[in-house]
Amino acid sequence: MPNKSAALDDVFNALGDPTRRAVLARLCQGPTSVSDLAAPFRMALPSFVQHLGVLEKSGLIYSTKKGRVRTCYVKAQQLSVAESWIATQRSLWEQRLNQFDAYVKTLKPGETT
Amino acid sequence: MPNKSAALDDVFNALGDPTRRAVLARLCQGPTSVSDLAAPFRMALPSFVQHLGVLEKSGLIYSTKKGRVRTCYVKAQQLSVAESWIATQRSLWEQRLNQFDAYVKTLKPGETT
DNA sequence: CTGATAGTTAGGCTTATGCCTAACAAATCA
DNA sequence: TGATTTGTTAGGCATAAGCCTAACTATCAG
Repeated sequence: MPNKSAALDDVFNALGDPTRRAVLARLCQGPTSVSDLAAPFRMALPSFVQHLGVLEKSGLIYSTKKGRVRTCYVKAQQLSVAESWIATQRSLWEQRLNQFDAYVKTLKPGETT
Repeated sequence: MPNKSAALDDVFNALGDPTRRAVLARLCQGPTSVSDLAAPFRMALPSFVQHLGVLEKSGLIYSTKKGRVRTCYVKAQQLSVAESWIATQRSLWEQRLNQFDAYVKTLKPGETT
């Protein structure tokens, strides 16, 4: 059932864009203002802010506004959500591999194929 | 630079859909034919096969056709690609947290606002 | 108060995504 | 051979995604 999770949808979709991954990577180095974040990209500011919106909606970042400056921060827990989904699948797969290995070992040599 | 990776785009986008995650989870249990994979979903077969196309393009799965049956398999290496990108970011972030902690400890008690 | 700076809102355009039906092809079974 | 099963191809439609410009608001510096 955990595959029908809107949270995972949002997180993975957010990660599926190079601009957004770059922003996230940047934010892992420390909090940054919107325009500083935007500077490296040649993209109109409203477009860029849309990416921030996607990241924020996914829970991967959050932001606060003080005066006219909005500062963005990573929220690493949300990264773990994605990471652990993947890890779970990988472990399922490895488990199955091991079962298969075990099964193969029950066969006489040369019996595979 | 690793944030401008088309491979990561494809993998994360593939993971950003519940149908595709479910398929992947299923395949982690073992290889399955297209129609067996499709059975749990009430979706026209061509639509479903499009999802398989996305997964295959991303490298998360591969498939072979024997007779009229196409069998699909996971490719767990590709899962690790995504997993390790995330792990890298997380570790960057934790590193920075530690640096910050260290910095805080250089301050006299009570000096942190 | 004026002008610059930091974001936001509104609206539009183009392409991609996710779904569908209908028709086809190829393998297998009776 | 004729019917069935297992996919595939073609084409269409609606919504979402990603980008843009123009115009606006709010804060801060002088």
